[in-house]
Amino acid sequence: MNDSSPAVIKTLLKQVGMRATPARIATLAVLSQSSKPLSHAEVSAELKNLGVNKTTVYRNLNDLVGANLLRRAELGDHIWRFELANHHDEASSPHPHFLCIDCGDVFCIDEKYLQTKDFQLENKNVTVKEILVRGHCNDC
Amino acid sequence: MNDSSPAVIKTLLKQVGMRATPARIATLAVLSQSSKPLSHAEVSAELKNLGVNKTTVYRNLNDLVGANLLRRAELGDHIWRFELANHHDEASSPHPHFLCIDCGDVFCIDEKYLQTKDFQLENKNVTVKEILVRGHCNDC
DNA sequence: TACCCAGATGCAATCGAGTTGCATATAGAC
DNA sequence: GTCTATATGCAACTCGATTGCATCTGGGTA
Repeated sequence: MNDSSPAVIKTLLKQVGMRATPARIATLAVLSQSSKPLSHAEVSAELKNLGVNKTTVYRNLNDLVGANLLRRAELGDHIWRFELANHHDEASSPHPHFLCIDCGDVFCIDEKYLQTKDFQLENKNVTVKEILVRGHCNDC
Repeated sequence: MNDSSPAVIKTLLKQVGMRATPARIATLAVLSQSSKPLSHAEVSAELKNLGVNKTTVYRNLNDLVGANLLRRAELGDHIWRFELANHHDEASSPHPHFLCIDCGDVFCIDEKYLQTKDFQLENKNVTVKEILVRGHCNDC
């Protein structure tokens, strides 16, 4: 989903059987315009001027994960972060993230840098769900 | 550290410049006898009959991580888990770990499978400290 | 177009992992 | 044995996340 127009988002929501409410449309719009996974607090801040309650944001984020429109990532700092489920190719090949230990900034790492194919070949039944790289970013 | 005798643990603590208190000795003993990472609550429960306060357990676990005697792992449920960190040489190049979401089992991934060199070249000032792969292991 | 109700929202209370401040206790150096 | 930096216990606190409940509304139906 690169098209973040309300109409497209509305259609998406209906496809998964969820009501197309302003809060949900705005939530998906914010996430579709972000280059990195956002925490609940970050999404909530974006939606504050719309008067959306933080509880609603929590519930919508979790519901959207349940509907497979979003993916929830735990990046090692005990804060859930959310991103569009098809942000990277569906097929769900594991999805590397970089997390800055200092500023908490997060960005996605191109898969070409970190592939687990060979690793999985040698450890046959291992299923990789997430790859996380932690360290210090350019600004820290 | 497979020898969990108080004497050995005492020596270890002194080596890293920490006082060998009953709470710390018991903490390390409990973790050395566990086959998988334990949460603070689990360690705390084990030490309850010794009258050790939960705050002390938190502080000791974190201090022991700081002294590189323990490693802290996030298994995806927002609970820190701790395990002995004996089989790794710290400070060296970041070593990838695999973490089973289900059983909490942890094992090392040969660096040849996951290298961050190219990634770091393109993102010049990025310093990688830790690589974590999460998923389901062979047994789960 | 008006009506209706299951589902969505707002608000406040609550939970629980983890942290902090401070007074007291103690490991271990002397 | 004495002394002091360090460790501990207790209570209050932080903050991400959840829950209960009254109210509102999207969108299907008549």
